[in-house]
Amino acid sequence: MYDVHAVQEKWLPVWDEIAPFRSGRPDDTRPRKYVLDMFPYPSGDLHMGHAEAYAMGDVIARYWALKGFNVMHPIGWDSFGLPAENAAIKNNVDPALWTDENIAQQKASMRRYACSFDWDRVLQTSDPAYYRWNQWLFVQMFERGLAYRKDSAVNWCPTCQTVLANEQVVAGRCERCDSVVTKRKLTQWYLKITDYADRLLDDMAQLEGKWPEKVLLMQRNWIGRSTGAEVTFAIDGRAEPVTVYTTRPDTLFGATFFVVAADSALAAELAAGTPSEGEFTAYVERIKADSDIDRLATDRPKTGVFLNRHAINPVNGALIPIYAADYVLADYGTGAIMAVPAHDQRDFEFAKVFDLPVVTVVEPPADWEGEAYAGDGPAVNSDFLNGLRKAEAIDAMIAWLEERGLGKGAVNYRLRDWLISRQRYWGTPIPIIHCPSCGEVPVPADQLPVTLPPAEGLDLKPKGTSPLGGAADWVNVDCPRCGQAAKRDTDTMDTFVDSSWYFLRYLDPNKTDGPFDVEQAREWMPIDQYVGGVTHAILHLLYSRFFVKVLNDMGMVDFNEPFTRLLNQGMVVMNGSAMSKSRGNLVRLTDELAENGVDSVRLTMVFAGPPEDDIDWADVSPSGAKKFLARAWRLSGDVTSAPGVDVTTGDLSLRQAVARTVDDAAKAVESYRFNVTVAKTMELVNITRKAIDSGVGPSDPAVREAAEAVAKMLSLVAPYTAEEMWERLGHTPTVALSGWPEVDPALLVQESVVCVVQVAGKVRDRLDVSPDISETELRELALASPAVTAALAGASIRTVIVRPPSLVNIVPGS
RNA sequence: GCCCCGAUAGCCCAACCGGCAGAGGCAAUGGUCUCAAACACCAUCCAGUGUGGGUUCGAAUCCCACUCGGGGCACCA
Repeated sequence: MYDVHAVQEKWLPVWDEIAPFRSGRPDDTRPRKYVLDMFPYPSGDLHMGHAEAYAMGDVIARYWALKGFNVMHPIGWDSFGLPAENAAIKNNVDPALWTDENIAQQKASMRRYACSFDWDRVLQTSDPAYYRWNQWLFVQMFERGLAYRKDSAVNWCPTCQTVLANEQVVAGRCERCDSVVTKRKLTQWYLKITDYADRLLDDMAQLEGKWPEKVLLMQRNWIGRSTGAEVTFAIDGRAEPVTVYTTRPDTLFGATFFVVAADSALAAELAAGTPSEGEFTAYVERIKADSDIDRLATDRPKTGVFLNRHAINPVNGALIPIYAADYVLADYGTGAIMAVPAHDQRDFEFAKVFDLPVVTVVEPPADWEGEAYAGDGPAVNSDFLNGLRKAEAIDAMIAWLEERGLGKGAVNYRLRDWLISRQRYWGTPIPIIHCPSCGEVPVPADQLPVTLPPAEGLDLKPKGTSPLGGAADWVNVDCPRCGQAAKRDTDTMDTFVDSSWYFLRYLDPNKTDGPFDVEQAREWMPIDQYVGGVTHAILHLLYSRFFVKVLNDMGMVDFNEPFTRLLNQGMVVMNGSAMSKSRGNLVRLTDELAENGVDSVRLTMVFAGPPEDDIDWADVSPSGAKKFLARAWRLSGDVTSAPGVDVTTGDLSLRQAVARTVDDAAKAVESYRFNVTVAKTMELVNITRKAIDSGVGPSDPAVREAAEAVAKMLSLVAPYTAEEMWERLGHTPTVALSGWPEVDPALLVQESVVCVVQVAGKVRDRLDVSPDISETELRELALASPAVTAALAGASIRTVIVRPPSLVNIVPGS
């Protein structure tokens, strides 16, 4: 009887002793592979989601290790962040303590889960030895003009009393407390990711076919490059003209009004002193109270205020009214637009509300029905553009504007700079000192890290400003430049900064004279395989790509993209929906492990379907997995030949089956079809069982070859069972490094294949033919078949399609 | 509203370039073993690929339209 729990207890200490997955020993000559799982957040013990992710990553890491690679497969903890801080407030404990306890628990669970991690390369981002280098990198960016402070409207949670990152705002609400998020004007630190917009977009060409298409698409949309033109409009009664951005300069003759973002400085300036000022001020107040929820409402009517001012359309000199409205965004383009209601739906809706003229300047097709026509067509009512199609008209207009100095071709991005300030305690302090004379002064490198002041004695409760402000001894310092009294910046960094370069730190996690080892980076990077959830499709992956490009510019790395291949595993759900306590459909990993054992859970995860798909735990069968493992294990006890027996003397057809299933399994791993790998392993188990019971018998050397292949294949998903089999087969640990089963290519060649003969697409006969039969030979053979003659029933033959060696289709005349 | 992905047996899933729809599993049924059962082993059962059209000698696979499900973005001018 196969006792899963006893086997687990047996092998854990053995593996600790051997440390089979220690990577990068100096004398190791194997070729390198860097396989990385996204590091976890230490919020409690591992759950089903971790179990799936690490099972998938392990298949890849263990496969390459078996294939003879020096695989680096490290793990660490993304250990700064709100959950620790909130738990600290709730339970009145130090977030550091809470974090370290959870890390210890997760680490123990990972070890038991038999992840092939290199335990000599662990890190945690809340360690000053780690975040010191966040600070160092921040200062580097500051000195290169890539980190800067600006005053801007940011997401604000009135309950948590902090700014929120875009990703923490879900459908207009705070993901943590569900409060409706508002906007607040604050001076915050930003990283200038927009400087890299083009490279972030263009370098994606390298990732094509290696990252999920979906992720590439999401990144492209997020960056949102658009091309068009900037056009300068003179403003009646204002010395300075105003520039707008448009993707449709060809429709300039149809611009019948002008809109500025109501919350922009320009709107306030234009409204000042006009009869509209009162109305404008009231409007701005009103929209400030509007939340993202309101903005998300579909077919929300357009609102705005006429400012009693006019702009001059540069192409025809027409005076057009200026409105302030909230449908124009202050932080995209120039915060002002020319409105062309005939060809932009939003402008059309606004024109309808305010009864503004609509001038068609692109002829829609005769059968077109709708309000604003955005498609292609000949220009009309447009003077020198008349008759030109859209693309030509855009070029012509840009040329016309450039000649007169009224505008130019321009590019815009949806991507905004990355706001990294957080008014929270449990994060990396921003290493800046504010000096009344010198301004923003970076903390000198030799004074890093700026460590967090002890949590004890600080009020961590959210109150709108950073808790660090309460640590007077910590805040008050001398300016490193001029020596006079100055204050530290009290905000901490977004934890996405921590995760933007951690993969480089693994190369030498204890390095003290730099963030990472530049030489090691040359050897190991970029990462061959990154594995993680699709929830990070945009932010984490985009930020990491950005950091690597900055590091490339700094000359610290010689590559542009950190993650060569990316696999997004799905989620584990229960009865069709995400697991949650409130829904009452939570499946506890510890329960599953206790019930069925580690191997069964891992096998269930991997076998459930393609790795990218969600697993519905209600649809799968861990107990079935357990049965299969016992069935595989039994094989190892049935083999009676000695280890090392010459397998080439074994039964040929069994050896062919082994070769075929091993080969199929390898191909399946390399194309991420891990469920198919498991299916092929099961197939081989069935074949071997049959060979032992009713075939060549347990003593045939091919049976040993088959059982050993099963152990190796199984080691990708079920390391305990595989190790136990390996031992019962007479070997010493560890199967994980025993090498992928060798396949003699000669065994993959079949001496005969079944050729299907169809008449009018219907199968009428099957022929055993040589795999390299010629087309003419096969045609004759097929035509000679009595079944074919019968099916034709005397009808004439129109064509014969011959696809040697697998198919012949005879098409009769009609 | 726009964009992307998916739909194959009762269920989860396979099927390389278009070429016999079935590799694997769950469930079910029957049998062997057993005093009986569990386990194990053996065997059987089951769909013509969401719907409608098209291309082709031939379509799960390619094209068009639609239905359902999932996801992303959401006033980005």
